[in-house]
Amino acid sequence: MTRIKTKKPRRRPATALDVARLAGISRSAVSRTYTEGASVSPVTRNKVLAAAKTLKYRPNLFARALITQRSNIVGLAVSGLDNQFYPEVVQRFSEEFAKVGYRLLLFVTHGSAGPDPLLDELLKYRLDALILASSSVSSGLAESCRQAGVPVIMYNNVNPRSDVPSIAATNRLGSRTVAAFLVAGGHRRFAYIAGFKADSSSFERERGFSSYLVKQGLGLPARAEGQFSFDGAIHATRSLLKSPKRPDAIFCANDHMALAALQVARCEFGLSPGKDLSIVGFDNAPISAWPNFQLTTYSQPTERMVARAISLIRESLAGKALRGVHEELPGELLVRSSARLPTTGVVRSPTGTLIWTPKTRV
Amino acid sequence: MTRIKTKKPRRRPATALDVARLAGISRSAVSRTYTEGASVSPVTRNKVLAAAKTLKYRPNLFARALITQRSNIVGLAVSGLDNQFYPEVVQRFSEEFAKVGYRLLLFVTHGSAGPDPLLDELLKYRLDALILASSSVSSGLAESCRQAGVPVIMYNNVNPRSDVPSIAATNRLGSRTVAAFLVAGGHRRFAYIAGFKADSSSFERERGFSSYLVKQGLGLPARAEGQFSFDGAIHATRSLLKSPKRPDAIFCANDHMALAALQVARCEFGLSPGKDLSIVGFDNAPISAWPNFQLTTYSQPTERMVARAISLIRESLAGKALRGVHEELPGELLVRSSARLPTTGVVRSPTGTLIWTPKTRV
DNA sequence: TTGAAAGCGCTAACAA
DNA sequence: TTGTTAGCGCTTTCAA
Repeated sequence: MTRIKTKKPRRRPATALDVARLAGISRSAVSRTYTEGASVSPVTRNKVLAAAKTLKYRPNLFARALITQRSNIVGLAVSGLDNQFYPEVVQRFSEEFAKVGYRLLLFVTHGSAGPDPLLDELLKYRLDALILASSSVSSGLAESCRQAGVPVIMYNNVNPRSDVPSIAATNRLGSRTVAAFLVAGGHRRFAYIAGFKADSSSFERERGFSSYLVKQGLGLPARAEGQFSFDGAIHATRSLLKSPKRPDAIFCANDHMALAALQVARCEFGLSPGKDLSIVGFDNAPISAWPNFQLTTYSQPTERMVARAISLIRESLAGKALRGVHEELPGELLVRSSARLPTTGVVRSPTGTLIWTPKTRV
Repeated sequence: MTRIKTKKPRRRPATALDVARLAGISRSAVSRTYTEGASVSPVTRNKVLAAAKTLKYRPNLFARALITQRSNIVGLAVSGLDNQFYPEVVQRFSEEFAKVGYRLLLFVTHGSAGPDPLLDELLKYRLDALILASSSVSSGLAESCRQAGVPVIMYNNVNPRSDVPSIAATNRLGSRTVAAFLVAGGHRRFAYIAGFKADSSSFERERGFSSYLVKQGLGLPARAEGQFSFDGAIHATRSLLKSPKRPDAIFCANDHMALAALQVARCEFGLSPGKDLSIVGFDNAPISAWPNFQLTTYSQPTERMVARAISLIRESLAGKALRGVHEELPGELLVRSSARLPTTGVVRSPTGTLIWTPKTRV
């Protein structure tokens, strides 16, 4: 009895050649049918389509990528999806890129330092572009990619001394606005919960906040570090609220930490945010609008930022140089109930939300 | 004056041939250096590595995929990242797959029905496997992929009549447990907030919950549909709480909706969850453990489910047939403070969390 | 262990 | 408009 090898064949998908044979035309005709703007007669075209349908043919994008030097795949590196702000960013990028024919290859970085194993991985895939929305990624990685010819863009993260282009919110302006808002609200003892020292967003936000307070003669705010993590922010808030000179206003480097602060204040210290204590965040993560939080926060214009990032990438793909582009898009100070309101300056925006604008330039 | 075409050259990355030339050996030798288990002498190997380093060479994975018929890319389709349960799932898949050399290509489906444009997209990339963690995806898509030879697995979603394998939590058992828990806690007027009628998870959870209540002679629970959305759940909860026979216990098809219910009860009706009203969810999304929510919920064993899904996919890739595999992994009823406790049955699990187990089989 | 040669599935230049 | 041909960058026989 003969032994028959039964390794599952996983029959291969139909190729362009298969389709060509069945349709009785050349392989090129098949290719042209699937190439935007190529010249095929309707007759041939229909033959191809019919054959393709019976064979369930779909062009192999990897083979195409090999020759066109375009993979239609964009890499997105994020540092972790537990920060309530990022899922929305990922989703937006995914949806907007899908509209223009790109797919997202996801890289979740582990936040650790050291020689980046991500780099090797990233460059093995011939990504059309790379978005670094990860605070923990070394800007060395970004630079390497750029040098390797992959358009890179830093999102919500800036290294102004680098040639790697970036898109961010108006971190400084936003934080000054927050400071002005809190001052106008009559607060006097300020605190800032930072992310990482090295993170540009955290740093810029702190700078805007502190410098405004100093300029107003209110001195530097108290300070604690929450490492951008929920637990970190919990500890930071505790230490702040336990200090003899308890702050009456806490500004957090992002919503994720502000949400933690809110809960510590409420559940551990029995404080009522917006009355006993004001807490303000930065990002406007979707969850911050939930009834239970009603977090006052400076918003990142995610929709526009994502759109802009995609525009830049497409320009870069079209051959335009992007060196040194550092764009900042303005958000708004969304007034909800986690912080005490100033008597003036609160207006209803066209979309119906309450926002605060300073009467004088901050 | 001659016009010089200035289209940016984007110089191509080094190829294996470049490396071979520099190292003074053949292209095959280069390939072997990067192929697990190929035979290369240490001498050649080092030559290759040195040349590769100076040229910054990295194997082109698309070219490799073309010949090996393995892309090392797995597709992950999710219906939306706003459901607090999914970001963790995505992150886990990303991390666990990364450990075994796979990357995730993300597809965010738009929840709509109709002929799926996703299908065409999906099969153009020669994905090594596809995970459907989207409740809104037609099982027709799954079937098509399977027939196209792509290992597909449905995650948190089951079609028992289909050959497409699935991984899910013990939806029925879990829901019966929830029912038993609420009955033991002395509740009498039950309600269920469903997701979609067509969704298997929602359906199974409803079935488990209802059938237990009926069996105990307590009749069918009140019912509302929240479409798995936050706003939908808000409306559902309102209508339930406004009804003349206000329920004293609401079980929601997932945490996402339970979180909405919690807030409606608290902020709109001034009720204190866990005292005036019990609310229980299903999933154990990370956020459910937050101080502000403390949602009692039946957990999905995400870590094990993801690990199992990956195992199955790897088996399938190794040639094993997976037709008709429908695995269910048990979770636990995590007792927090959003629901009134029975007098018995609450125990501390080895990990320190409180869980409830029925004294008799449910 | 090594190199030559073939070919994965596709597109693009060229000629017809 | 169409087919022929070359080749994208790689792996994998096969012989040496």
